[in-house]
Amino acid sequence: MQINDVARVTGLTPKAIRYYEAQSLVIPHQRASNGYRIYSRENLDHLCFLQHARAVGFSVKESGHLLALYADQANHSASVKALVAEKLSQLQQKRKEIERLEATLTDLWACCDGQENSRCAILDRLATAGFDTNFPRDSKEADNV
Amino acid sequence: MQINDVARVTGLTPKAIRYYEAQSLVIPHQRASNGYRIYSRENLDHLCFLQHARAVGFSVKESGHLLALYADQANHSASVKALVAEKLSQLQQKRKEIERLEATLTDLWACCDGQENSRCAILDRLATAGFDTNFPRDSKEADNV
DNA sequence: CTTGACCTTTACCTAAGGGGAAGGTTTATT
DNA sequence: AATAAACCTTCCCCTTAGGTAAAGGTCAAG
Repeated sequence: MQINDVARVTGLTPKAIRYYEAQSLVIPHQRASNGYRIYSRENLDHLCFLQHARAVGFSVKESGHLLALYADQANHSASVKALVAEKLSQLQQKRKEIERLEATLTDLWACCDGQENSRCAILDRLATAGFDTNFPRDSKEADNV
Repeated sequence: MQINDVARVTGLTPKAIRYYEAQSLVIPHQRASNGYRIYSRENLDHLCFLQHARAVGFSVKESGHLLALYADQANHSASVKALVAEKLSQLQQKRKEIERLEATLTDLWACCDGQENSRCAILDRLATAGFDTNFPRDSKEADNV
């Protein structure tokens, strides 16, 4: 199987497949005499694994780590479950941050009437939000202002 | 005011301030004879604006766009409000995607008992999820596998 | 024999700076 | 005076996860 076929089957792009190879995650089983990459069924299996791990939110490096645990014959239930739990906690944190931004932006959105007849309140609030204008007016380097 | 003072007041890093300058967003009012950047009160105001725009989720480019509207004397309420609405919609989309990942990962997390005594179900599900194993077993290039 | 569809490597691009090198100023201390 | 601390400058490489060419080799079909 050469790279385009693997791409079609796995849903990855050839570039992504080469990238995972550059990261030493999936090395093609062999090279044809013309230099073309040739993939084994195991290669394909591993690339699918990576695709799925990426699809549920793991980074490439993390996916590679999971792949190593998968390829290893030993049992790694605890480590894997811990990785999933950590990723879940990261996602929760990300979601909370997004919710915070949503709340702030909704607030900002509401404070401007959207009519072109007055100074936009959003801009003014972005300019002043929580900033006390303690510019050094009388300091010794005032002439450098 | 030189760059470190501005950094302290705005909460930005000197590196970020130089970066915004490289993006032509805030050019220091003048340079001292030794080449040091000297910032005016307007510079400071604009850097604060950028900091706040960044803090509510806008990219640097978007923040620069908003800053241009802010610095312009004309009224831009409608455009600004539209930009905020678009950013809100992007955030909603991002949040929905995160919620989807959270659901999937919660599912995965639950399917493994976390004991080291059995093959991890998470790994197995990552390996097979939705993938029909149609590897070309009898195709003409089967010897290349 | 040439066209089109493959494949290869190389290198530059993205966002938003972080980290550090190499070097020039000024200030404070010895 | 000499030197060290604390500034400042520019320049370059690093990060994610590949995308997008460029330049060139290979292969099957018309």
